[in-house]
Amino acid sequence: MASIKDVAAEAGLSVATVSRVLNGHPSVSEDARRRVTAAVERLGYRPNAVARSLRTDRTRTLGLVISDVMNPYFTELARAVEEEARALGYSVIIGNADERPDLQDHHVTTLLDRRIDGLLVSPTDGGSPGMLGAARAGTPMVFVDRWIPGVDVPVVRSDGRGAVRDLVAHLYGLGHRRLAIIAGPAATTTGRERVDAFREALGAYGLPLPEAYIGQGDFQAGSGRLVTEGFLDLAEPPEAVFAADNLMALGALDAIRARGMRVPDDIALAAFDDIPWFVHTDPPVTAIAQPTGELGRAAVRALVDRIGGRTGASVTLPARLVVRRSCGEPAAQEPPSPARRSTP
Amino acid sequence: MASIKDVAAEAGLSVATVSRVLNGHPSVSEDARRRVTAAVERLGYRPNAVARSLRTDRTRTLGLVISDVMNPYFTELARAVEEEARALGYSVIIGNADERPDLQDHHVTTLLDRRIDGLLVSPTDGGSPGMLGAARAGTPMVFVDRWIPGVDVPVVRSDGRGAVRDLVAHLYGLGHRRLAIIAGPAATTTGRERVDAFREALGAYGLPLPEAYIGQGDFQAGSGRLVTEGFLDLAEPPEAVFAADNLMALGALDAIRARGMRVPDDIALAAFDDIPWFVHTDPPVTAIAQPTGELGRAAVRALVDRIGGRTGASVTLPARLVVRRSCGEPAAQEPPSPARRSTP
DNA sequence: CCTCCTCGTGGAATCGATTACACGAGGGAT
DNA sequence: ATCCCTCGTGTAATCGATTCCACGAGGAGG
Repeated sequence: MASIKDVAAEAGLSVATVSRVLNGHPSVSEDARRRVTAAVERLGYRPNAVARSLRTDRTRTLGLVISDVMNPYFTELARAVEEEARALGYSVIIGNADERPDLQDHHVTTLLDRRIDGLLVSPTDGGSPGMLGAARAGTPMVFVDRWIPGVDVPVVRSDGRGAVRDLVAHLYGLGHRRLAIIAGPAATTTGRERVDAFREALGAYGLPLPEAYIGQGDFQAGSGRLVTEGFLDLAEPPEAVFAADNLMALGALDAIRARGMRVPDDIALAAFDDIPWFVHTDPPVTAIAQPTGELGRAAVRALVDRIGGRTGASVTLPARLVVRRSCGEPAAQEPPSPARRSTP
Repeated sequence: MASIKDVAAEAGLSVATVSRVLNGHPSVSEDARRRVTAAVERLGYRPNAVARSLRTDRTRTLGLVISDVMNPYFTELARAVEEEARALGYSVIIGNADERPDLQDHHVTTLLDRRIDGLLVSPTDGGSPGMLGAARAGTPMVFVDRWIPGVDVPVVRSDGRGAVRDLVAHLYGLGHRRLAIIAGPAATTTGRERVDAFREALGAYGLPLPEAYIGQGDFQAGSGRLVTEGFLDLAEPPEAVFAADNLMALGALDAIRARGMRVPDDIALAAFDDIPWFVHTDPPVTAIAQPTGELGRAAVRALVDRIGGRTGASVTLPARLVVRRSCGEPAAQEPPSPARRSTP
């Protein structure tokens, strides 16, 4: 592959001049510029990004470590991140942690070894050594979706509190009183927060959240299935189940179907994170939608700010409830309402 | 960040010796090895992958350019690729082409600039200039899922012909005679092959595939919706629709639901590519499942073979039909069968 | 005792770029 | 005519590793 030396020889100029042309440096004659461009063209020359990075100490690359690529929420996030990064002249390398702290650490170290300019992380746990090290070492870093308390890094996330309140109101309005949640890992902020928000919203209606109605999941479909089976085995099973992410909702659907039960007649279901498939499941699933794309873009902007030496502020965007049929029929058509039954 | 020089100084040895220890070179004294290891530990030193790559001309990185990350099929492929690559000591950088040739070319050139050791591509089109250039320039390369005829590059893919025959047999057995297909872009091999296989299978039953029953899609949900609307507007709409990928099937479902029609009663639906959500859609969708993970792993192995100078053979794995309810009830319970109706 | 290997080590070249510094040519001001 | 700038260019140092080559010490063999 042709190097800058070959171009210099071909153009009859020094490598310094070639480099200047390549980088749009002002003090280059029009003649030299033309000769270099022609030589580049003839040789099909492309600058070696590796060599350039070594010299400039900048790779124009961002690292993104996400918890689980197979989760459509994170895929969408990754896509938005890559788009915004590309618009700002950066590439992104994605590392998939698969909800495993050891894999997360592997990716963080690999990315750091590659000397990426900045790191976007959605931490799987409370803070693996590699990640905390990176944060302390001053690597430009931004947390997205999840974060680690006590670490001084901007956080770009979405606040589901309001939407969870709306969800509980919706469930309450539909007559459900025994509400359960499939929680995410306690080591993650989103794992804890969603439970807290749910409990708080329940409290506003004077409803309890007994321990038996808090199932411990791991954000994967399998755990959603297991936890739901546990709920169904209870002497007094819940009337509604709220899954803290879309994959666990899929697992819950599996478990409910395996029992020959039906949603929402036998049990209501709602999920955190809205995805295109929820429109077409049987029944369509009521979900809390995050502004995923905007989250990804904001995170990249914050990170690039950090890289550029600016502060890079935290961002919190609201999530919103999207009502479908998995919790019961909307009030307008709700047949067993006493008020309506008496009117005709 | 500490460099090899710092380690050498700390250990009281030359950089050459440090490098030898780091790379497990045999002729190093036990004493030197210990001192270097200790110095590395003390300084928290990690070798700079950029510098190493410049010198050795190997990045231990693979590029993967896929057509669309948001498509669960490709996400699963990407995950398998990363896993196998990691097992073999490689990282992978994913480029998402979003079914756009220009984006595909952007990623190919960016990856080449980064001097990746090998390239895995699922081409979006008939061959963009950058990609063909890479192939000609001798970059180790393997096509996965889709390929470009006439280019001398190993192909790892799945053969759907048998499964498509099974599907047509299934549809025929259920009484469907007017069968339509939502095709992928003609520029892709999978776009063409699936139509060909479908037509061939239809022929075996003496069924035609009229032009009006071949809808031109682009592997995205939107096109599935549009094409299906067109089918539904026909004077004689098809009785069954076969979508050439899962996203177009999603779009088809959208369109059918928007008309207030039901699957499979009003129209049957089947898809190429099986995904977890198809179990829970309304109704569960009959699909052709590819051995996606195995495809990804085989592709990586072939590519690494190529990088190591070996041949790296093409691989073709069979797909299989997974019957669910979207084409009609299984024969055992099929109510409107004349044979059964006469018996009671 | 001398020669020849082997072994461990260090010096220095190298990969392909960027960039500080030096230098010569040419133009404007005095 | 002299001086000083500016402009365009080239030389060479540099980034952080790997690796060829040379060298000295020590052991084996003659």
